[in-house]
Amino acid sequence: MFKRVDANIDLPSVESEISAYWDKINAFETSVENRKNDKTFRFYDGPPFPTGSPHYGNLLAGVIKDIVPRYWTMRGYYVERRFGWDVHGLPIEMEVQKKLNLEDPQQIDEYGIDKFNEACRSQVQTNTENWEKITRKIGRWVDFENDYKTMDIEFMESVWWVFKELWSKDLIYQDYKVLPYSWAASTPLSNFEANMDYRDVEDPSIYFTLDARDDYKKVIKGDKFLVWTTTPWCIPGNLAIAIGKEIEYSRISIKNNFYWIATDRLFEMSDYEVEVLETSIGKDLIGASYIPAYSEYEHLFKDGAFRIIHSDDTNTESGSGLVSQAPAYGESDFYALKNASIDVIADPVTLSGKFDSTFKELDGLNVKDADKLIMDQLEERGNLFSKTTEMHSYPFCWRTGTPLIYKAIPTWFVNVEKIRDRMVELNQSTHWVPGFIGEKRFSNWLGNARDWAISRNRYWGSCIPVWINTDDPEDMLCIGSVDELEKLSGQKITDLHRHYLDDLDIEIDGKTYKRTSEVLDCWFESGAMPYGQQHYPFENEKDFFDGFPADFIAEGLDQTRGWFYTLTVLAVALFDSVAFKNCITTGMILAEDGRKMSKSLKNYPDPEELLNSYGGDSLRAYLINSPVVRGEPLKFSEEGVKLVTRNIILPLWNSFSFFSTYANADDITFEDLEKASPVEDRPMMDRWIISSMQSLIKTVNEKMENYYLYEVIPPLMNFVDELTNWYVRSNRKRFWKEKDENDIDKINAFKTLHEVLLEFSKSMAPVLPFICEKIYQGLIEENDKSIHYCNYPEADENLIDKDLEDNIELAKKVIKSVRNLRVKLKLPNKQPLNSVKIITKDKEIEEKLNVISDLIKNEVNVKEVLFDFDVDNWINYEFKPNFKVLGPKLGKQINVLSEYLKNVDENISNDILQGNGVVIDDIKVPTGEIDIILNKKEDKENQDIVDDFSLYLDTSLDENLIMERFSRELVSSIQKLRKDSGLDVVDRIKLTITSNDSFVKESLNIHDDYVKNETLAVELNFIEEETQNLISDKNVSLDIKKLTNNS
RNA sequence: GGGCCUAUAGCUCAGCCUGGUUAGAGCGCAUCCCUGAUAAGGAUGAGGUCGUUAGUUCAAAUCUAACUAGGCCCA
Repeated sequence: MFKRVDANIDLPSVESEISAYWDKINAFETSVENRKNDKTFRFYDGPPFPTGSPHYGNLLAGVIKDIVPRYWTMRGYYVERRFGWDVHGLPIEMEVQKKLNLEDPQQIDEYGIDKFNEACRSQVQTNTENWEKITRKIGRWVDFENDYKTMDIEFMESVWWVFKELWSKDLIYQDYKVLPYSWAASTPLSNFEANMDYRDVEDPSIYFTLDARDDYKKVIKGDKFLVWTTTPWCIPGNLAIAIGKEIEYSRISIKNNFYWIATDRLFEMSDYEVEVLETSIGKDLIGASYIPAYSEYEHLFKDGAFRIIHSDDTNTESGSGLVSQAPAYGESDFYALKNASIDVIADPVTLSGKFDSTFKELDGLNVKDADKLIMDQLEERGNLFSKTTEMHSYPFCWRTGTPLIYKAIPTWFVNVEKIRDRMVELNQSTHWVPGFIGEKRFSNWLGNARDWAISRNRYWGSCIPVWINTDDPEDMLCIGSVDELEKLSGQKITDLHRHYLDDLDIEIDGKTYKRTSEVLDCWFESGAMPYGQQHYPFENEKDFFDGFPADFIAEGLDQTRGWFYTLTVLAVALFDSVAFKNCITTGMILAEDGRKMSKSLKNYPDPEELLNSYGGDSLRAYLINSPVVRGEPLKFSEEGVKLVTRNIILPLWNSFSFFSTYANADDITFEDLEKASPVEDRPMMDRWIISSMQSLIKTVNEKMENYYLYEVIPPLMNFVDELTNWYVRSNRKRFWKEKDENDIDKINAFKTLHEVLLEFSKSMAPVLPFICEKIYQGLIEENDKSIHYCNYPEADENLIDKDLEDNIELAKKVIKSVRNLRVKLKLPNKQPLNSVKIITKDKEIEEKLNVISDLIKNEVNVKEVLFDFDVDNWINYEFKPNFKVLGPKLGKQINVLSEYLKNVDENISNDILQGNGVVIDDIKVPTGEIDIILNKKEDKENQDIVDDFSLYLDTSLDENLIMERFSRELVSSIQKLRKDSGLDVVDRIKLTITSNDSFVKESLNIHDDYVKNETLAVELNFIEEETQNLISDKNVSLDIKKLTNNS
């Protein structure tokens, strides 16, 4: 016995009901455990930072990370789904700093690293709750209890193991590197972070001069090198001037001073009276020496400083063609000096971004604040040539919002360049969706990989496990496990965070080793996640190798440089392997206005509220059917969510509620359904919808197996349309037939719909887990089951009948065409017509149409489908070469043929039609290579052309047809009345019709059974009296009365 | 400055890989039809220099190149 469900559905409340049901039967755990002994399908959860609440990007990733594992679980794999949290790093630290009102690292030190780190730890816990709530609402099944956090000691120990592996493979080194540096956070940043906040700002742009120290080739002592910079604060650190060795320079005089400038930049001097005295190619200037603007580093002259050097980065697109080089503050400067074999560095700036005491006048001044003072000082010394300002884009610290500087910092590196060719090579074995991300974007990125700076001068993170001899910095110990540390330190280790290790020294043979103070970049941990989550190699070795590399991961496009990259670097370095075999990359989700979603602009709907009004399935369907799954950006629109609800979810629900309503009204039982005929004996429409269903399953499996999620929804949507608008609609009557002798047809209909709904909800279940579960529960007898325990449907080729599917397509075309004619002729579908005539000579078409003529008759309300073989009375032919076939054969000749075919006489026309083809210029063209286009011979308004045949609608009406139409109008009015009176669809009525119109009376005489049947009228009384009420222009009035079950 | 992606109807996007002569869909708009499963459904119509230019070709939305604009990432 089937329960009747409400046709109106409140999706969010049904979803929370389903959620509760899943909890009750422990559905998620059971669905996983059921497959415990099957093959493993490994999925890695890319850990998010638990800051704030999840945004749509997180939700999207969550949805994909749910659909794919659900699918493979149903396909019979064991798919563990552990949630991951990336809890270390700057985002959490910043949140805590704000909370505790700590502005900079100095204040954190004063506050106490132990208290600070513990505050970070508890902050993590408060943030995670919100995530769990929303994750539940989008229907994502993921294990929060057996999750992993990067701060767990097991995870951190695996990270150490990873580090030590790299160490022993000689892939870790320490060096100065000029890095984006945030003085507010006192830490170097990755380039990735440095790019997170570029802003357009106005900075000084100055030309200053440095005087030649001695005569050198064409340079005369006292000549002024005209140097350009936009960062005056770097001038105290200046150690060289870079020129381009192929660039031509000019020695010019202005007011008795002699300047050197690139010839191409001379126009900059147009305000002055300039005389060019000499020119020199750049390479002849290299080696000239000059006197620095500040004398504090004068002692470095003997080490090679204050010379003209070459740099590849010098150009003449801006500035003067001479560039100030401060190796401590510019990456290109750093390398230019290295290449010139000048091994000196001068860095008068502290880690807080302030000048140290090297320069008395600048002591304690923040670098950006020093710009003006430095320019004044240059002016006093006669070194300033000119100053203006310039707008340019400049990086800011993405957390503190202060400008970044570049600064040479002692840093730990992974030597990625050593393995990058291998990374590119191995990456080719990963299946990327969409393909271009992996083949182009990621591959290029890997190919240009630079060494990876992995240290951070911060607090909340995994420590770099290197202890350094206090007397000999070259003597270092790398620790790879807790055990090792316990043995060497003699201490019990319970935690690996800084506040536990900072004071933990190691003594060996009287030597003292202290840990280097930096922590690891949290991206390093994200890349170590495959090992960390399993505590490999300390535990779970088998489990680890069963699922490495992962079968599947999915994240946003932004992770190309993030997680995808870090996973790849570590997997290639450690195991000479990729880390994942299949990767879905999603595009970015933008606000509806096309801008980034921004909390302050409030330009997008709150995810939780949206889920509360539309439900998780709707959001899932919307996201998965959007360009983001193809790696393109999506402009998120609430309207879109609404649409997808209306177009997919509600129609699906409606077809189920249709089933449940009538199955319930008719007391259909499971035993009844068993009595249905085998599929091959069922009516055509039943076989058709089953065939379509099987074809759909075939397609969906192909797409899902290859992770082409975006090709899954369109065929599913199309099927919902076939089911509701074609199958259910054209078969409705079979369902509400009264229980009687010919029950097998009705049972077949119910059985077919039951089967299709069941299989279809299974194939939809990974995508729309809630509604499909709800439908499934309404279709089965057993208790405590879940659709997500089922095996995913696999196509039964025996049930696929392509010919039948083609026939129905043909029927649809005919039906569409007739409806079209009816609209044009203003003959509503309620008006029955005698016939539609098919005009063709083609026997095949005739046969096909005979098969589907009942469907056509019903749908377009005609009595007969007739044929007319006298095509020439109706049709003119037009001929065109089939360009696709003939083009390559004929080349230019095709135009001759095309012209020729435009005006062929009757004989040739007949030749073509009879299959003899044509001959032109000795070229024989068979009929099969000519496109034949049909046109109406005369402009008959009730004739239409459908592909390669024509049809004609007989629009003549007689009394019978008119009366039949009237009876339909009457039924329609009665149905409306029933609905308005609040009657249930299955209520029986007593019907009273009042009219003194003889037409009405006669119509009813003929069609009374039809009227009674359609309106469930058990009794029909006709009262012959006058009435003013009009139905279809006739005076007639209606009255209905609900009958109780017993009457 | 470099890499990748995108540009087609008022809006959101298919089609492009594999060139073929009438470029599709949904939403919106207008008109109409249908409706006792439907928060629906259907039909018709208006709406396109397929970003620009050049090239390849018998034939270009589709291939090539340059350019323009936007996005993402990198410098």
